[in-house]
Amino acid sequence: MQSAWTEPAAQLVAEPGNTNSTVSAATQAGSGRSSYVPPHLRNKPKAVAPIDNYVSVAARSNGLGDSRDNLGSAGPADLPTTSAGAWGSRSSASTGMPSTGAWSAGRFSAGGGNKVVSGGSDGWQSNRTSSRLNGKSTWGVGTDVDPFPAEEPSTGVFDQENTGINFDAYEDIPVETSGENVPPPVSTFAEIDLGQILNENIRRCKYVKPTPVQRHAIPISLSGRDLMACAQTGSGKTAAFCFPIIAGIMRSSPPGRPRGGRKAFPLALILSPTRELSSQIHDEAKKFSFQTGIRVVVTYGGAPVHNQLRDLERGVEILVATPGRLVDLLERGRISLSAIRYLALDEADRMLDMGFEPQMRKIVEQMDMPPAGQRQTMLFSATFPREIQRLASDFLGNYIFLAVGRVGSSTDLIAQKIEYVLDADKRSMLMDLIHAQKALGTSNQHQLTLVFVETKRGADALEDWLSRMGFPATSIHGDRTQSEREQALRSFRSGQTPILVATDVAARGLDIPHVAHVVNFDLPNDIDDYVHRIGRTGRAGNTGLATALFNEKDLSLARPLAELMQEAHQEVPGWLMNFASRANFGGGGRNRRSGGGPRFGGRDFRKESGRGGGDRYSGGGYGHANAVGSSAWD
DNA sequence: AAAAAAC
Repeated sequence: MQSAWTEPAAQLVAEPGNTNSTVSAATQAGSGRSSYVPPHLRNKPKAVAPIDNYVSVAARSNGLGDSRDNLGSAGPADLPTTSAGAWGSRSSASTGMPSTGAWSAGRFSAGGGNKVVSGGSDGWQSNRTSSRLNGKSTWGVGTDVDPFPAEEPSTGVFDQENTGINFDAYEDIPVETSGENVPPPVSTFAEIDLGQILNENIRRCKYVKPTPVQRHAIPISLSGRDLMACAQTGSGKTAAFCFPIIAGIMRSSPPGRPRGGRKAFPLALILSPTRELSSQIHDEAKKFSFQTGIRVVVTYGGAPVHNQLRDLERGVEILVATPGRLVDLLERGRISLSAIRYLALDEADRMLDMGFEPQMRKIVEQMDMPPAGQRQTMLFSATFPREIQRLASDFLGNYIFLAVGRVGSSTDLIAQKIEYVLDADKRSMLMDLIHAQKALGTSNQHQLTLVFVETKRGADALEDWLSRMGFPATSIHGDRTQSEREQALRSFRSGQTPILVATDVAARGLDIPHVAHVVNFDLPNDIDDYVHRIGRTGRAGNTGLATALFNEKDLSLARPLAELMQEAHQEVPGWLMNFASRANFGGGGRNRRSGGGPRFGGRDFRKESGRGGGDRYSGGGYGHANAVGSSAWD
């Protein structure tokens, strides 16, 4: 029934009858926040009982397995636990790194200071550093070099702080799993045998304790199961799918030689919807793969293909990509997917929506990738609309659905404000907001403001206006060149231009530390997009502010927005409630609810599809969810 | 209607 994670010994026994479980961490932990003791400090001596399925499987693998004493000894003692003072100590200390041209960066060269988009995977962990490219090297004292030179260990590599993580904020979030024989969650990394080298990298990264999504998703993935996971970005998704992939590759076969020839045969494929996000995932995966011999390569459009081809020729085990360039390289015959054993889709609901679905079907179903069942497929997103879940099941075998309550988004951690503003008054309102934000900022930390607009034109226009008004602003959107995009991101991260005007290209997944304020200058049409946008602040358990400018044009968003804000214990102005009730009668539109409403990141659509076959959505049993004239047809 | 994603 429930899957407790309090007692490792108990939880490691598989429960054959376990098909559904809805659990609350708070209930399970049975401990209030005041008395909270991090799991890694609880049963420290005997951290791992050797009765774990996964342990035994891995232990007989290839000698990489026995990590127990490793983690035990390396463990908590020498790791800083949650320390307060989030940003303070790492604020400035620019080491004026030689700024290479945008393109020389990262993924094209094995060494060298690079990484256009660095930062952390999903923010949760300690990787909340500023971009190394912008000169704010926070990797260690005076470390400007690539954190992952091909072979040589760099002492500064992992010397970042594990700060700013509000663990308590993660202790009472609800978790829901469904599917057959759900492997029980773990409480500590020590309980999972990820292999010695990976454990060492985890230690270097100073990840003291798995996040909720990691606690659940990693055991599931390690057991070989397909997975659909709903968890807010900022909760450690990237590591959740990277660790099992890396561990799986290492335990099955030593990282292979390049197979000669020009065609690459990756073993794992990680897809994401934007170039910057793929770049960020690549950076993370490289850290986790440090000294494993596993080669991580990223390919995406807008960048010279030559360098990417060269990287591929050198061999690749884990390929990170955006769909367009991948299709291109597949058609050129430079990549084969026949060896794929792991497929991970980040922001999976976006990857499967109308814009991406044809490409996704081509990659997954029409090239040479092994079919579902013969590969392991993992889908991750903060939002999972029902119709997308239905579509996604085409890509999955008998999968487990996992939903972890939204963290860092529609929680108390993000203060959500909403202002009624006519279009004509939006700019002056924005100016007021920026001034107010500036007043809040302290001298030694930058206060970044991320402004979302609806169109690329609008982004250009607003950037231009802000600049003319004397505000240090830049912009990122799909009409800018890739080097301009990355330059803009660097400039924003570094605080050089603390205002970034963005389209939805920046809405998902990007981990940008210090974003204090997200302004929805234009609101999106879809509440899920709103969720992703405001998730750019309040990351890793820190607080953030999100302000939305609302007017009649946003009528269709009124109701889902009001519901979301209520769920997040935000004050909902009366006028918005009025709009919401108006929208109820036809103003509505295409606001598909993420299955299950905001309380959970989502809900397994398999539980609700009790109706006739082929239905586009199952309206029944959803309470308010479908109230907004939700034609699932969009 | 818009945005993203190959050349």
